[in-house]
Amino acid sequence: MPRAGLDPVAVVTAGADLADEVGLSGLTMGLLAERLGVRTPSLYKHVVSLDALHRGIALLAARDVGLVLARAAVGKAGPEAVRALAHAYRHWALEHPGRCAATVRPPAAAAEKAAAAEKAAAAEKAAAAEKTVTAGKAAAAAKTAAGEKAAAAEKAAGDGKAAGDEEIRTVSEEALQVLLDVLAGLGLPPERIIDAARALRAAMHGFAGLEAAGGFGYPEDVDRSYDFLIDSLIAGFTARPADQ
Amino acid sequence: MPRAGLDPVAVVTAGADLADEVGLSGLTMGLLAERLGVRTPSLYKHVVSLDALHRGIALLAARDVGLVLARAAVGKAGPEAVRALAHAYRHWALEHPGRCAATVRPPAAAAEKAAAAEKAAAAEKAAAAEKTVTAGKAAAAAKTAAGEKAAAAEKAAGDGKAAGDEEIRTVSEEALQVLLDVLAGLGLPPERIIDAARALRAAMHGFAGLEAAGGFGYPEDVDRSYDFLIDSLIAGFTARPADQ
DNA sequence: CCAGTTGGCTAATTGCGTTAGCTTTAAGCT
DNA sequence: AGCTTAAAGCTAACGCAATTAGCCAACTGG
Repeated sequence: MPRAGLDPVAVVTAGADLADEVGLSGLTMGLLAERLGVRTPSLYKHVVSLDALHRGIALLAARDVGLVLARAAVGKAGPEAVRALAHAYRHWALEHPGRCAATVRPPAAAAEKAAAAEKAAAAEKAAAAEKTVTAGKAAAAAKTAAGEKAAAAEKAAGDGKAAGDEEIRTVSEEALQVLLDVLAGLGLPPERIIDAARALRAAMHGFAGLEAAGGFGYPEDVDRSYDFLIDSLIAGFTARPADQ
Repeated sequence: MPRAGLDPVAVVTAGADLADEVGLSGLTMGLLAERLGVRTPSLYKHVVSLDALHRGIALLAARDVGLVLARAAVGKAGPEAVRALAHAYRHWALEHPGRCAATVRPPAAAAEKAAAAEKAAAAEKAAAAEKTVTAGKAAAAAKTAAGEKAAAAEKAAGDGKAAGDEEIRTVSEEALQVLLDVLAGLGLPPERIIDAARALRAAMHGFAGLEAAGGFGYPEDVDRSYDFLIDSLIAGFTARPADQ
């Protein structure tokens, strides 16, 4: 009986793939173990808990989106870049519903342990606010994202609580940076770029979520509706750059 | 030992409230039973399963949003009505995260039974497409929504499978109608109103989802970002009504 | 007052996450 | 090569949540 040769990264990756197939809520330790040709408890040698597995998938997914978005925007600028990015995101989300669902993590199940969350929440976001970057260098984010995946993934999946979340925050930041870079090319006032990034993210995420859940009646015109959403947003962004 | 005097509606309502407190995934039969002063198995006298409970909550929630949106738009028209509606939705979503989460149901867990879903998916949405309604009569939807809640809620929670989903579809349709009515006041070409409704819904839902999940760094400027999103969308809608 | 339905209870089953403790593999080290 | 040791698998077992079966008491309508 030779060993299966598993490691945290392999487990998390297989978990992500499985989640894409059966849905994140359908991802079960037993199912994943079976997929990997191993008995359920063996997984705990690589992943500390199901929640940690989710965290690992979230980290993987955050890196994925960052890369996908960056690639999509390469060589483009302005509205065209935004459209390409939005298209790429939707494509990725539909292709990877499990990973996509993993990227949005409920705030610790809305119970106790509010203490640990407070301290970290306020500071780590300030960095992104000032980076009034210039467009076009989206590829830079991709390089960073392609780096040492293994170490971080192990950390996210292996650590008990906050360490993985911190890592996810960082990687998500990098993905957000791609949005900021691209939106900077629209000529928005600097203090509005963050708002625009949130708006675009919310729009893309919301649309993908509704679409994945079958929230739209007939599927034939969904493409057009998505284009309409993105185009409207772009037009709205650029129409009144100095509003309010 | 007097009886607890429960009925399906009471159970579903309590379930919705509990879900708002502990999150939809934190809603458990045992917890709900405890809340209602009853032992777990007793709940099954009123609700056929946990999934059916979720369905019942979804129905309740769909009715809630419809009502909330309709109320918000009363007496307003044009961009102002859209803003009011969007504000009301966000408020409701933050106030009722459990109900909100329940409104978006995964497509039968992405496994088997694809057969039953096919037949119903294509037809029942056609009705909404033609209703090129005039704005202002939003209150009409509210009346309908306020009607026989009890019967429908019981059906949704009590029935085994599809009957509840059908009911939900209908009620969601009514809520959507409010969106359509309000958006009709923006002067969009009729064939774009559906697209706009989807866009607005996706934007609101996505923003609320990210916000509830703590997806934004510092919470202080989130209000402004939301306004920016909605205003951009409105501006985009009206800026190029005959686009493409 | 009685019969029947109904709502609630206890007991028991199943599936899943997780822990404990044993065993063997596969590296190293000498 | 032989020995040691940490890691990776395995089996057994616990706890919790969903669900079912079957019993009994409490309202309901006559």
